[in-house]
Amino acid sequence: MKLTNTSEYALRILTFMARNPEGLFSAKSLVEKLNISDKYLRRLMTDLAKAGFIYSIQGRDGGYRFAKMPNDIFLSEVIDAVEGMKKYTGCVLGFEKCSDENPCAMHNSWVSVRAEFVKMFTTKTISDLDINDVSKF
Amino acid sequence: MKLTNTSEYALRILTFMARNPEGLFSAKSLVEKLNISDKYLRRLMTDLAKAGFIYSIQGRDGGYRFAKMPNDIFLSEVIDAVEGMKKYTGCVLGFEKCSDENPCAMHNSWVSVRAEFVKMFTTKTISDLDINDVSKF
DNA sequence: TCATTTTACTACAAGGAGGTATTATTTCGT
DNA sequence: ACGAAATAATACCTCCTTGTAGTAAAATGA
Repeated sequence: MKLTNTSEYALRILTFMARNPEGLFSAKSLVEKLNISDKYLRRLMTDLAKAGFIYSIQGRDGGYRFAKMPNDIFLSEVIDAVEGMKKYTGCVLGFEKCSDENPCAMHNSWVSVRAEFVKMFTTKTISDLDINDVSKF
Repeated sequence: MKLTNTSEYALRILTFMARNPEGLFSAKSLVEKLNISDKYLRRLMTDLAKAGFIYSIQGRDGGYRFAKMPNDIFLSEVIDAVEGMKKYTGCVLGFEKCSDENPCAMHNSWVSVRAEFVKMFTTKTISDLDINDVSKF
């Protein structure tokens, strides 16, 4: 019941950048502000760029900039890009044949909990996250 | 949003044994009925025995038997024994300093989802799981 | 007692997540 | 053109989960 570190990092980075949605952020400046290791952050930035949330500007004075405005980036999209939301949708007891038609004993309560969980990420965008939260670590 | 395979296995084993709460089950017979690898199941049985849910009888005609009746074994206890429930209780965005007093932007919705999730495991016992579910894989 | 059946223990290996090191590539300022 | 500053790519490395292999130890039935 926890996102991976990778997803947490991705959301943290984008939320931080959303403080200045038009700004240009170097990997170095992000590493200094956020609590993420240098090389791992750089790898993540490449993933986020490939997913179309940001684009990179190489060379001197380069960095990263939003390719899509933060109020148009749903949290579920970010999670999908770096780890996938699918893993959060199976039977809680791991039964392959569990379904609405053939439910396990926890299916009904699980379906409603899961729906609320998924809704948290499919209805909120980066802009909905508090830009001050990134200092909470 | 998924238990580990290990927890799923542990719940599956105990639920299967609950079909006959007084019965003696050899590791071999459990491996044949459940979809768990032989050596891994045997290791898990040792963990479940150490946790006090079952006890083992070594030697010829040995096996495992409940040490505690299945209606007295809460699912959260089983998860605690093999992987720990703690990992399911932190801030969903990974902020260390997130709390009721200093909540992140997702804190409130997260707290209610998490409470329902935890309740699923702290209020149900092995007896509440459908003994027929173990064939759902 | 002894062979057989069964659990217990230790070590090892594959795979993914997280993290690090090194080298390439791009671009701007001079 | 060249050097500095920045991202990109590649290849490792470590840890945890999951699973496997081999050996040791225990206990019963004959």
